[in-house]
Amino acid sequence: MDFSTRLRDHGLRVTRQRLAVLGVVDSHPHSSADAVAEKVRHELPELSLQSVYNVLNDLTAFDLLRRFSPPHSPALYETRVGDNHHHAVCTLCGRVEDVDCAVGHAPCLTPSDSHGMTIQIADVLYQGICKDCAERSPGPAG
Amino acid sequence: MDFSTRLRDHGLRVTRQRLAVLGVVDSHPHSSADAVAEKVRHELPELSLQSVYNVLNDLTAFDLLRRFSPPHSPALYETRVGDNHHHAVCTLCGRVEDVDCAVGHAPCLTPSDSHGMTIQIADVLYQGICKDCAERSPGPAG
DNA sequence: GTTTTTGCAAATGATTTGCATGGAT
DNA sequence: ATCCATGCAAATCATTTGCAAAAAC
Repeated sequence: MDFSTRLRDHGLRVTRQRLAVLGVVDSHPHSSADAVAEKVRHELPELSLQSVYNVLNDLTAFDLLRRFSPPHSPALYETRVGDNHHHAVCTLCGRVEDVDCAVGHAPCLTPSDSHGMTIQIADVLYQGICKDCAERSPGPAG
Repeated sequence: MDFSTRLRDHGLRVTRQRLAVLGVVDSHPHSSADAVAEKVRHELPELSLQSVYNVLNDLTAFDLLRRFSPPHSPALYETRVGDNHHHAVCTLCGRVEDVDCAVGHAPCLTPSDSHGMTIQIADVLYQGICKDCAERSPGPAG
């Protein structure tokens, strides 16, 4: 389904700005607001950073985008929504990869004890060292 | 093990400020830097917010504290480190509870595909509605 | 034509940095 | 005595808010 249709289906108006932001986030998943603003500028030089924030907020609120916040970095956005995928962040270079959870389908959505809370979302953030960084800076074994 | 010993064991000096911050975070888990500064003021009126940040950063860097960042709120701190427990945040009132993962022991530490990354930490953040908020604002069924 | 969205500037909130003073070992 | 930690102010970074002008329906 194309972005225009998805916007309309959610009751949002179709604007050049929203389409441009969606396009950028789609082709550059895990982009920050800053990065989106930078890339979108090639297409729409007039679009300010603040407007990018507004658009990202609207699109996130209506589930056309997903937002997540790795520690010590600004919020990142992606168009892959609706599935329950997680993220792995390299603690050295900040690189982000999508990962699916190991055990069957979304096991983490069922905590053993949630103190009476009705759980709706489980955001899982893996942290580790990516292959490139591991090669560059050798670990304890050499 | 008491806080002084743990500080020394990690090569950190034992100061009144660090002990006070550790004490506050221990008795008020899931506190923000602001909240810590406020509470620590009863004991050490001189300790500024910036110093609280410094202390929290040092203690977090040396694993005497654990930090996590729920969406749309400042970072929160707790003294419960070393186990792999997770958090459930109420999206309405912001209340935070500790939860253990459902499936055996720390299943989420083994993602199915990590793109070559060596995973060290899995931070899991559940989001939902807590009991009190559910009673206050009735859901779709009435 | 009406309502939503944009664009910009200014405000806010969270956190970090730099450096002189003070305190721990 | 030495080196680390604190205290404070100023700086920085991420993000939100308010309102007039422009665009979508």
